Amino acid sequence: MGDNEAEAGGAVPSKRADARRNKETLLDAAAKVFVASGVDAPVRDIAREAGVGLGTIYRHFPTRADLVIAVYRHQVEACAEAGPALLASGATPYAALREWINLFVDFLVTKHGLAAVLRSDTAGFEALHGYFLDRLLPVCAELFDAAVAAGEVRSDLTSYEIMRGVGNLCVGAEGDERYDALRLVDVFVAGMRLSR
Amino acid sequence: MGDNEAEAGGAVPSKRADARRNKETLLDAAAKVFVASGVDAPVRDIAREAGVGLGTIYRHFPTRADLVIAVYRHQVEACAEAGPALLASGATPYAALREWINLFVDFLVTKHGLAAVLRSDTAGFEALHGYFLDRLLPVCAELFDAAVAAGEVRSDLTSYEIMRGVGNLCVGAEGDERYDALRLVDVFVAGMRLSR
DNA sequence: AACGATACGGAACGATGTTCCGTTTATCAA
DNA sequence: TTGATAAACGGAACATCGTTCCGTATCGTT
Repeated sequence: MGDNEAEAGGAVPSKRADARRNKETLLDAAAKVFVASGVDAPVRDIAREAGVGLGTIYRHFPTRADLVIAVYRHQVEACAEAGPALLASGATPYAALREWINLFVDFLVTKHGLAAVLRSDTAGFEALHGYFLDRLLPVCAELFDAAVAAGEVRSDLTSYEIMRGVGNLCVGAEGDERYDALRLVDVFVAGMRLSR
Repeated sequence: MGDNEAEAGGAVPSKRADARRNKETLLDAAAKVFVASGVDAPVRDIAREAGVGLGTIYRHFPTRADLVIAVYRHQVEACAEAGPALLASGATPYAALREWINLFVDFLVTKHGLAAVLRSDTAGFEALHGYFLDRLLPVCAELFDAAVAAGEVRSDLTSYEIMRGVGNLCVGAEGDERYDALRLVDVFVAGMRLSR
């Protein structure tokens, strides 16, 4: 699924060497700036950090959101792949769901400002929103459905709501020591549990 | 607590009549624009709607946040005052807390984009954030503490976290029919409940 | 070495919140 | 009624964003 590696010798003209190099430089610079200033950092800061012009950024990543996606793609992928594994190894589907959600929360909270992007209304971030949902929603759904089938959680929820709700609970967590997102999510997940 | 009415004949020089009139006009226009385009509506839209210049807005409300505060002050006040009443009339402190939170959620969800402002990181909205917290946090705390004292809810939370958590759950609720903030908050509130 | 396609840099655009200042107007004393 | 003066006004101008555009530089190939 990689963009275009050295192999895959199709008819598609391989990108120029400097272009490929700049894309890497850009990803590194963006990752660095994101941890320093959050995902809301100005595009210009990233360009300066990478020692590259604005045009170069926008040729490689049509929109800021695409850059954010590219930077975190690996981690999103890892989170997605952890889902089935947890379901297989967990004591119960509910336990697996809880663990997976903790993984998700860890990911969001450690990326300054990333959680805010799960909101749909954030202008220009539809792409990012869409990517996260496309990739992670099915995983969440699998875990949730299993928990519902096992009769462990209330069924009047959707996995979409769970994703968005958990994401929202993580918004603004970093940099506010009075706000412990992990604990709040824990309360939420406890609330899903069916009393028996 | 009103700014300066006709009475209260102190030594403070009363504002000019046109200024007072414009302030009212501005509040009406802002309220109108907020329901039409959300609290994120451009300042220029409000100025146009009110038929005044930009300078006039900024003289009356030093920052966009101050304008938002002024527009919703009455409803925040009402929400704050409902707290003690609910505690007195509710079956149990937990029931009162639950009802009050529902009131809070209704308020947030019906104001397009207001919830997003509860986040502290939103640049320039510290004033709004502060006002909401100053006014509503003590109310929430009273209800929550009572519920804790009654042994109805888990005590490893702070009222600050509850306010922020509930507020966050409301972010982006309007305009997304797949996302039911009231139900998610209900799950959260259920999660606070102590099993017995 | 020369040439064409590709990629680059950064000026320029449109939107936004906010500031500034020359102009207008309300108020009040004479 | 009429000036004088402080208050308030309007909107141009500024800074900061994301994004677009195009003349120029560079790469890869012949």
